[in-house]
Amino acid sequence: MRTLEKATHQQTRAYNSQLVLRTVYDRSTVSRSDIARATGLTRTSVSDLVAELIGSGLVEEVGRGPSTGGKAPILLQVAPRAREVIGVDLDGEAFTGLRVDLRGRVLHAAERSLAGADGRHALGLVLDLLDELTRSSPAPLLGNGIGTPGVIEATTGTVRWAANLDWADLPLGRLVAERYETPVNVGNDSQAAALAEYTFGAAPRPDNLVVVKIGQGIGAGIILGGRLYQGDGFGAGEIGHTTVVEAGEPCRCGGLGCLETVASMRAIVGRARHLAQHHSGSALAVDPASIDEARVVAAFDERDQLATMVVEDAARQLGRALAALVGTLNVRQIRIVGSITRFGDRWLEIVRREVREHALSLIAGDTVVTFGRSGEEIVALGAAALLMTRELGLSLAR
Amino acid sequence: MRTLEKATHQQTRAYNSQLVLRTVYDRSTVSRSDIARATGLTRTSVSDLVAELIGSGLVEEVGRGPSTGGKAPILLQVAPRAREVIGVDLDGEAFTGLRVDLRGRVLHAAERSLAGADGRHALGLVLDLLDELTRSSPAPLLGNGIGTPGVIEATTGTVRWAANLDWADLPLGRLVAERYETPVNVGNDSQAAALAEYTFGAAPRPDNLVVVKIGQGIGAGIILGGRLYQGDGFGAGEIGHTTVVEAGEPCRCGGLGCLETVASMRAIVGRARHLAQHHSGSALAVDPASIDEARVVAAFDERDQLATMVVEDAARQLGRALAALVGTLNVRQIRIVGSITRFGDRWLEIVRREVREHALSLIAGDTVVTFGRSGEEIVALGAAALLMTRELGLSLAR
DNA sequence: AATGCTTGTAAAGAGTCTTTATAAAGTCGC
DNA sequence: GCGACTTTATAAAGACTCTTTACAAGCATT
Repeated sequence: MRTLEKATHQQTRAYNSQLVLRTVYDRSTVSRSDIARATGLTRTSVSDLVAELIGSGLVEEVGRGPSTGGKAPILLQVAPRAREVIGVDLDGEAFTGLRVDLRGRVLHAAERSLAGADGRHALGLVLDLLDELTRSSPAPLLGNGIGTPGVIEATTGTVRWAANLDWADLPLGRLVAERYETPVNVGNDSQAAALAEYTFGAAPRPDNLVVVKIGQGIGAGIILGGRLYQGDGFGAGEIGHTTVVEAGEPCRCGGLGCLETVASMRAIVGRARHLAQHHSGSALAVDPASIDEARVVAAFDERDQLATMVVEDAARQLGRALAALVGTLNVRQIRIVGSITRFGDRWLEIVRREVREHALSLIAGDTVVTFGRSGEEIVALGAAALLMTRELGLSLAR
Repeated sequence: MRTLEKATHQQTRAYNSQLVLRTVYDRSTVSRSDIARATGLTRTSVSDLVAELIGSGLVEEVGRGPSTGGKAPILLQVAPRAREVIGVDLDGEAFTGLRVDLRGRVLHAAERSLAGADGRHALGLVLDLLDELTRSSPAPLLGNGIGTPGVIEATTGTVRWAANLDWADLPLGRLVAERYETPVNVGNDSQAAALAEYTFGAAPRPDNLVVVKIGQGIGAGIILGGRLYQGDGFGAGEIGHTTVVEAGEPCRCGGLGCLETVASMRAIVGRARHLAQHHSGSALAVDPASIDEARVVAAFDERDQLATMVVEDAARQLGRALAALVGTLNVRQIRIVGSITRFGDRWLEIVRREVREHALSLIAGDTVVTFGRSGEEIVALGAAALLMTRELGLSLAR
């Protein structure tokens, strides 16, 4: 049940302040007059709001711009080092953490290898990682953002379920908040990736965006109307655990035949290992234990028949799942991130074709499926973006 | 690209005015003081806003309530006959239209049989139907709401594609607006049904709600955060045309093996007709031409083996599609409307089971799949609700 | 009847946006 | 180079709308 709140002057002010900040952020450098034109606010109001933002250190003046027939404008920008944010990615194999500025530029990076640590030990590693990143920061720290696979209760920062870490109902957000006494935001890794793509990706930003992250697992982050949509139980985008094969292979979620078991990087490598034994002609006909991501990617690039079959089959399954998603949400922009992108355009073309062929053509015809910004750090960046969004209202609508 | 707008005092006022109106609407009768408590606004502000609403005729005083130890409150209600709205449903076989009050109570109903009319003739029928409904109205008419299958461009009221009517890019909204000089809203039928369910359904309203309408076709209306979500091309919820069977039967959308071709009422009847010829033992082993909806429903209720097989198979396919939807959106409330509900709880139980088994249990466990409010008029009601929402802001959040 | 509580309104105050006016700093034409 | 015009930025006054404070009306309890 949603509770509706009254509108107040303070909200109006806060909203317009965010609007101005976001305008400065989006356009890199602008004058007060530019902001007034872009937002529809009067120059007077903009001046007032900008003064406040300068006072808080978030915005700064950076010289004069060229005149267009009158007084030369004073250019403004978001002070890049005004605030710093820590973002960490609790991926299955290693925890990576970044300290970034408000533009998402990495100021410090750190990593902790998980190496089979159990749940309790893993928590220690997270805190250790945060310690290092916090210590290294001389600037005002806005807070800590954490992205992790699994279902997260975003309001309290509780990890309801994380397959790779063996965590269940862990109040991670509370623990971190108490330790560092700064705002904390815990979110799902795919959702974080979506926000990174949205926040640090190229302008103009679309209304709606779905980012599908495919590596060991499969998950999506859904941005609707400029906001991260999390669903009633914060589990929106968990497309990896929809059954796509009847009585298929067991999945780490406990189900059978989930999309993850056929279309994830883990599934592809597993399937290649399994089938290679019976395909003497393939480049993958080697010791199964030696078959890994890189090897399958290489074989696929060399157009090895077995690799092609396995990878293309995975692409087809994914494409069908995305077709369902496109039909449901009619989202024009879909971006794929994660290690699966290593299979490149040949893989992507198959996904695109399947989406086209399996969704209503009127809808699928408008849909653009592309690779998103690459980079291992996308989840950590997104976790930072999530926090920035919450604390500053950067990049997202009210 | 979303354009962000500034916040103004007028918006604050308009929002609070809607908030008050909605509060009165939701609680049937309330005092100004009640509203102040419910909204957080001061009694002074509420008095002011209520005076305005009374001035516009939307709200009226209806005597005094019981005292709780002080002055007895003056009770307010939304003046039921303050405005009337016309809603029509351009269903494949007959057009039905309603004139309703702000509570969704039907004041006048009318119908036009399509009976094989072509696209141009069909448009004439719509206008004729609207003529009758408009003429019959003595009260101020808020506008016309139209719900139709297909993909609708809601901003302009243009029907981009409607399979049953053979319409493509028809500017229906403009035509109707010019003729009656009142606001018009054209929307997809499933989306309208969702809004009817949300607006006229029992309070408290959930944050998110998906209404799946299954009759001749299959479509969903998606309400997220209290608002109808329509997607980038207004086609959100078109789940009926996602491929679920490879190289399946042709669909009226031009595709093959769409969900509609296996799980809709049309598909069930068609399949029963087809299979009945080879099942001499079945209650459906009659002249195929005589097999219709009622007959299949009756056979299913009698636990006829053939009917059971066909209907259960359809339920399973639907359940899997809904599992994908649940996994994607993590929506807790799913309501099913349309003629398919005639198959009752036996059908529903299978759908529920498939949803549970084919989506991540952590998410599916919270999901409640039920039948929505029954009634043929749900689309017409929803079309009216869509208009009310647009014009008065009733029932929906900003 | 006195007291106290709740409801509703009126008057004054406060926050924030807009309008109008003005100063500063530039371009352009002559 | 100078005046006219533009554009930018700020200041002062005005307008809108919410809140605070005060008060009258109406009802219950004692």
